[in-house]
Amino acid sequence: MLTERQRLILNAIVDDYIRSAEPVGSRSISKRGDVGFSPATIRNEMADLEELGFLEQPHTSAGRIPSHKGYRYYVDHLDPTYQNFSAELRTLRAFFAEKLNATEQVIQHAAMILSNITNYTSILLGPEVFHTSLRHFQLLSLNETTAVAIIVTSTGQVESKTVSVPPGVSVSEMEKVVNLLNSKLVNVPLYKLKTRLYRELGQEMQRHLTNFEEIMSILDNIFVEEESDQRVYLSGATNMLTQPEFKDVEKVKDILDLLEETPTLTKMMASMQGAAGVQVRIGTENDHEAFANCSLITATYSLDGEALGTIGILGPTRMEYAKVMSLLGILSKDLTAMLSKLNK
Amino acid sequence: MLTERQRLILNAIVDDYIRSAEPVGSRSISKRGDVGFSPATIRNEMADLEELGFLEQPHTSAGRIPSHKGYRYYVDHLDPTYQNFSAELRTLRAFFAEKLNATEQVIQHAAMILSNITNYTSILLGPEVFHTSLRHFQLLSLNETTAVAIIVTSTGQVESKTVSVPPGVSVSEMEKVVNLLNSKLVNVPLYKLKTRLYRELGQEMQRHLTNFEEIMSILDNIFVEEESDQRVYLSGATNMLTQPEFKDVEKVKDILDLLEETPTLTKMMASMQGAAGVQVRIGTENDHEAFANCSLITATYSLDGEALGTIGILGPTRMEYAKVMSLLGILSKDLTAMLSKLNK
DNA sequence: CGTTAGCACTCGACTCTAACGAGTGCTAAC
DNA sequence: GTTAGCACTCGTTAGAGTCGAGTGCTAACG
Repeated sequence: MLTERQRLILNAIVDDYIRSAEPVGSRSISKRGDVGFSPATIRNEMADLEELGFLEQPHTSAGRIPSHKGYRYYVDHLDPTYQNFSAELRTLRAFFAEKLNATEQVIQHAAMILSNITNYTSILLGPEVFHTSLRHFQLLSLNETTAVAIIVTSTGQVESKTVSVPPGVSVSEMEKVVNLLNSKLVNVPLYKLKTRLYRELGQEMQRHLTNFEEIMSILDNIFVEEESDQRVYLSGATNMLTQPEFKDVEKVKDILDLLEETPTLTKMMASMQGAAGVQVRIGTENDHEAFANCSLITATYSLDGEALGTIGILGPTRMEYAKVMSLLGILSKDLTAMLSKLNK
Repeated sequence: MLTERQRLILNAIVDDYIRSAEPVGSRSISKRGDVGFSPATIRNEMADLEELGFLEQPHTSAGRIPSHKGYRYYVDHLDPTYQNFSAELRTLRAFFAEKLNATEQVIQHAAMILSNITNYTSILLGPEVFHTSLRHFQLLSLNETTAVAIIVTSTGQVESKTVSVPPGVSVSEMEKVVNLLNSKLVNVPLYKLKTRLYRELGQEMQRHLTNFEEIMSILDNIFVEEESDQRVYLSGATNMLTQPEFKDVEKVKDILDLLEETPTLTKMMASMQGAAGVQVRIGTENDHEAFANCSLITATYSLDGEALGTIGILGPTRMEYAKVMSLLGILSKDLTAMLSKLNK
């Protein structure tokens, strides 16, 4: 579709613009050395590239900047050879090797490291509770009317929920139920818990219990909410403020607002979890208007072939794709490998 | 120290400036109606107030703005009669009445409501784990080498931690230990756990166990980290961006950076937890430079006379003190009352 | 003597204009 | 096909002028 020379020039422009955040002129491309043509020739090609939709011109007498289509082409034809950032990687690898568990603090800390070494915003989607299975279920009474339910998953994640026990139900009765549940529901995937609860335990429990209805509704309450919460962790949101394209408060406001909206963020990250390898969403490819000038790069790590979580880096559309993509690529593979070693 | 008229004028200036974010002139004060003097008279008083350090002049031909000292005086002499924002309060009260527990989601949601109704940034310091006592302690093995430790406090908070079990230690042995611990340590305040562990259980456990040293170091590891984590929850950080004084990215950057630094934030909030009633830190009274142009208003809620957590609202020094102070005042009392009712 | 009207003065904000220069598109020559 | 040359565009910057909100001071008023 593009000639070799066009490809070369487009590449040079994107590279330059990523560094400088300013429209790139023909002269500066010519002087770079890797495109051995005069400014005039380059200007001609640039005009063509603009007509083809790969470049844009902020105004008549300015240089060119890449369009979304230009970035997309750049990314799709990026040389996938990993750069070496051995220093940063060493930090990260050491960190994960030492404490590979899904405690909140650990994930939060990992997010911080990531945003620090990239200078972008990092978004981590934690291991999905939904698809892990039950390791242990327990109910502890706190006082007459409240109890705390604890669910431990096979991956060691602990979820808890405070529930109020109606006056008619006794704690000892609840405990009877829970003991029954524990033996019957261990190793059932969480997303099947509710249906299992109804189908298999319905009759049996009805025989044992006096306040079947009430207890059932309490349990229902405990399990129903647990389904959807894959949690996101965010770090370096303020790095957005250092980008020159966002020096205007108006423009960052919407982005930061969206970053605060965890449910939306979770959904967005989860939607990228399908495909393998490193995913890139450029500008309007993100289906939120606030991210129209941002790019999101993600990679998914998995255990036994099943996606567990996603690592993401958010930056301006003018972001260092090569660096971030290879970083996330390496990292997700590292994580996957470590997890499988750890769980074998 | 100040004459009645000076007080009146200072008050009017602060009020006006809080609304408009622009230097207040003598004419506009005169026209407000509540200060029945001509601009000239007011100008004279303003000059005096400036000399006394209550007002500042951005430049010679501009109106006056309150200095930190001016805000401080304003706040200290604020009429403490509660305003009524029955609508907002109804939302909040309903919310807390329905789900008064310390689950993360609940606190996070509460923070969101607070930032929404104030249009400032809300900072909540969750119930302090440190001073609650142990309700239940449990260890669950996940596989050969890892186990998850679960600590439930008397307030229903659940803390968990993944630990790796060295090859020499068997899970059954660990469970023996934990059973012993559970019966002996229930109701011990968390901050005493470590010493109790050493003093009372040392000898007894040594008799029961083969790998005393290793097990001890694992337990040590579990309890030591639990001490300090009182958690902060943040919402509406982006509200800072809507304040006209922060329309310049440079100025907000440091503030938002500090807000991302949870440990610092925790410390800051914890340091305000001592005193009773509503606390106000104006500008440089906050001992972080980034908050030099911000004010932090906090109130602490407690149970049985002991401070449990703190609610805070952060805004520009030019913030609606009256509104926020009374809101937090009411809220902290509400919470304290509800908590004591709930735990009796 | 406290208060106020009047007035000259200050100074940031805004507008307008001119000069500048980076960069283009086109044409003609190599 | 490539490049040198050149007229042209247009955003950016700097300087000059104007405006007006607001002040400080002085003198008059009750």
